[in-house]
Amino acid sequence: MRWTQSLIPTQKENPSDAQIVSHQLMIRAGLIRQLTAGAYDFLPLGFRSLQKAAKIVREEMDAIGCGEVLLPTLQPLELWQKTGRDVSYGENLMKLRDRHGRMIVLGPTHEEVVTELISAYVNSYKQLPVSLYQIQTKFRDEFRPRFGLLRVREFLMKDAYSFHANIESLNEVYDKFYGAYQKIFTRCGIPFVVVEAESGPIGGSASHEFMAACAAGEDTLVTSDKGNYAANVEKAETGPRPWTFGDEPKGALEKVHTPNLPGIEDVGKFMKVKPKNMLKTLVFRTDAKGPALSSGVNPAWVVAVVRGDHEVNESKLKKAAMENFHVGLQPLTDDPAVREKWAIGFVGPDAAIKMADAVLIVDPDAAQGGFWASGANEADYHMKYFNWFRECGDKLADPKKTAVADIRNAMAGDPSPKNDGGKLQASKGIEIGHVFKLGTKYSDAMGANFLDDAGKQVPIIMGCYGIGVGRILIAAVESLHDDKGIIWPTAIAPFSVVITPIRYDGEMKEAADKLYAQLNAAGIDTILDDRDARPGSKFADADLIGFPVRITVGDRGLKDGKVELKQRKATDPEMVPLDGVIERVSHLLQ
RNA sequence: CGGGGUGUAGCUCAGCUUGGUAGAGCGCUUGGUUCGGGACCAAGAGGUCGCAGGUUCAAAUCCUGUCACCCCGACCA
Repeated sequence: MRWTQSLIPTQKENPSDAQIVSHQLMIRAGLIRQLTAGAYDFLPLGFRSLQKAAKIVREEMDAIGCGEVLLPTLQPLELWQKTGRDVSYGENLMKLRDRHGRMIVLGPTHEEVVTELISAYVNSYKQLPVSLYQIQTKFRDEFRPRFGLLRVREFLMKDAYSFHANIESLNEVYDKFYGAYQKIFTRCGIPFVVVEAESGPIGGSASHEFMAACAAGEDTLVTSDKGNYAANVEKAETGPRPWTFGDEPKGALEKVHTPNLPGIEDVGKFMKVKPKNMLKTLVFRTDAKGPALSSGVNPAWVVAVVRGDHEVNESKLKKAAMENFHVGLQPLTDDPAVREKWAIGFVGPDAAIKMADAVLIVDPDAAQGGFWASGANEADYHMKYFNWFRECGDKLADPKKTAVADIRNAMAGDPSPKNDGGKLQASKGIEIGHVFKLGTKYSDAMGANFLDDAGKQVPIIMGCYGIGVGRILIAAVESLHDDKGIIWPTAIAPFSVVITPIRYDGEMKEAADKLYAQLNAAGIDTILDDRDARPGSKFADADLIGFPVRITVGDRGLKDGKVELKQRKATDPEMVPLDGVIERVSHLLQ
C-alpha cells in the first residue's frame, strides 16, 4: 500500500472526548473515527488490524473443527419471546418495526437463531456434537457507550455455539475452545489472564473469562498472590473469615437525626463514624415459599447485612439464601410495597429479627462485636452503639432465622479460597473472550431436542463462546504503547513494515520503490510512505501508528548500499545492506 | 434514567460575564527557501457560531425549547 493512496488521517492533538489511551491513540493514528455514540468508522489501517485479528480467530476456530456460518442480524422478535430474553435482555435489545409492522430485533447475540437452526436439522445423537461460529456485527443498545471501542453499540464479535448429546462431550469441546482461545490471544500478542467467571446453570468451573490486564478495564479481577487462583470479582470467593457476634456493648444506643443524606458515606461523615464501623442493611423480597421458620411463617424477606464499606454480591447472597433458607430472591427494586414495610435507607439488622416473615444473612465481617452504627428503622434516623446480642437477642443463634455467610464482593487482602495462606489482590481488566457452558437453557425454551441412543427425546446440551474482535485491538494498544504511540504486535499490526524514504525522489525513490516491490513479493505486509513530507513528520507518524519495523531509506546509507532498519519496540536502529533486507526483516518479524 | 459539562473552520480551543461586521494554533492551497525526528517566509481558501423560536435597532454572546456529544452515578434507596 502506498501511503498517499490510502486514507490515514493522523493527528497531533488528542481528541477532547477520548479518555483512555487506546481511544486516544486509535483516533490519533487514524485507525477509527467516531460517527455517533458507540459507533465507529474503521479506517483503512484500523480495518486491516481488525481483519488480521479476525483472521487469527478464524484460523483457530477452523483448527478445532468449528464450522463457519453467517446468521442474520435481522431476527424476529417472536424468537426472543420464546426464550423470554425479549424481556430479560431489556433495553439493550435494539428493536425496529418493519414496513409491515413486524417487530425486528437487531441481533446482540445469536443463541436463539442458532438453536432454531440446529433444532431444524439435528434429530439424532448420531449428528452430535456440532460446533458453529460466525464473525459478525452485533448490536447492543448499551446504556452508556464509552471509552472508544471498549463499550460500543455496534461491534464485531466472534460467537460460537456447540451442541452435545451429553455433558462429557460438552466438557471436551469446552476444553478445545479454551485451548483455542489461549492460542488466539497468544498469537495476537496480548498479555492476558483466564479467570473464573459467574458460573452457569451447570455449576462448577463452567465459565471462564479471558481478560487483558489493564487499568482502563471495566472488570475487576481477583487473584491470589500464590498464583493459583484468579476470578472475576462477581464470582470470586474468599477463604473463611472468622466471626463472632459476641461482645459487650460499647455504650447505650444513641439515636441520631440524619435527614437528606443520600449515601453511607454522607451519613458516616455526618455522624462522625467511618463506613467500616457501619452496618449496611439491604432488604430483598423472596420469590418462593420456603419451609416454615421457627415462628411458623414462610420467609417473605431476606435482610442482608454487610459492613458499610463493603458491597453485597447478589449472586453470593442468592446462593446463601438458597442454602440456608431454601428461598430464591427477587432483584432489588424501589417498590412502594417494600417501603411500606421497611424504612428503606434506614433499616437496621434488628428489624429482621422483629419481623416474623424475615430472615437475616450477615457477612462475617459485619458479624463482629465492637462499635457499630446502623439504620434506626425509622425514616431519617440512624443509631450508634448497635450491639448484636443486645439488639437482636438469641435469634442470632437460630439457624432458621439467622445465617452468617460470605455475601460480599471479594476485596484485596481477603484470604484466598484455596486456604493456603494466600492473600487476594484486585486489578482491572478488559474482557476479551468468554467461554460458557450453557446447558439446556435455550434448547429447553425452544424445544431443540434429539433422540438419544435409547430412543428418548432429550434437550440438546449447549456451550457458547465469544470473542470481541475490536477489543483485541484495544487490549493490544492499552498494553503496548509508549509516549510516541502504539507498538503493535506484528500479528495484528496494520502493516508489518513501513518504508520511509527521507525524500521520495532520485536515488532514494528508486531504492524505496525497489525495496517495496521486493518486500511485497516476499509476502511481507508493507506500506510505502511516499508522501512529499519532511522526514520528521514521517517518523512521528510511523511511531504513532506503530508499525513493527521501519526501513529508512536515506542518501547517507545508500552511499554504502545500506538502509536503516528500526524496530518500533527497540531504541536503536541498525544498518543493513540492501540485499540483506528481506532476510533481516523476515527474521525480525518472526 | 438522575446529576454535571460541552457544542464556534477538518483538529485543539479563545471570544460569551458587560450584545455592535468571526479569532488563534495545527492542518489545507499556491509560490519560494528548505530537507535524517512534527521547518521557515509570503499570499490564500475554509465557519448561516448544533438546531428552532424569542428579546433587541442589532444575538456566537441574553431568554426559552430542542438535539447531539462527553463525564460521573445508578442494587446499598
